[in-house]
Amino acid sequence: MAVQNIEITYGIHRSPFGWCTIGLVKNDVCHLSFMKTQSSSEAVRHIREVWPYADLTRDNARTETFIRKIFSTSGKKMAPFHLLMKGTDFQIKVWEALMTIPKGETKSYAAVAKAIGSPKAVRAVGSACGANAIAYLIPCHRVLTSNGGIGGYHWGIARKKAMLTEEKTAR
DNA sequence: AGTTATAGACGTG
DNA sequence: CACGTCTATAACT
Repeated sequence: MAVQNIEITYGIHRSPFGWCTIGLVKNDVCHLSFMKTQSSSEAVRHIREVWPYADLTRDNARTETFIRKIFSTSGKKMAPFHLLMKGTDFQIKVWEALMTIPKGETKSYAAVAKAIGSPKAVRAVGSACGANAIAYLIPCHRVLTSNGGIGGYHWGIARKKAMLTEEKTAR
């Protein structure tokens, strides 16, 4: 119960990769997922998967600022967003490791595993990535299999490729 | 050489 | 206990 009334402001926007839902807690991004359509119900459901007891408020005007900064590939590098991550210690470590990957670059799951001190926990790394609630900001799409294969992607292989292509060509 | 099969390794629900 | 964005190795074509 009453865990606590986390207030989440969310909004739905168009992104280069389809409709996306963004969730904010004060000024921190706590959620970012992609959808096929502009469905607020689906957006809310995504957020609730991670923040069941949150108090959700729709405010596109506010979230738009963030969206613009996030997808502003025009020149300046992505700003170091302050993210509110909910997860286990292991997951946090993985996510932090992922965020050190430069734009346009890719890394293998093995490399990430090694970076966090568990060279053999590649599968676990994969799980952690799949469990992240903040797509894109946590560059899980920049992680490929060792031989350069795409591997898989929670939100679809196609979207993953699109992101990589986008980042590579935009540089 | 490229492709599929198998087994091993690790954290989470 | 099964599963997840894996990887290395062996067996085949």
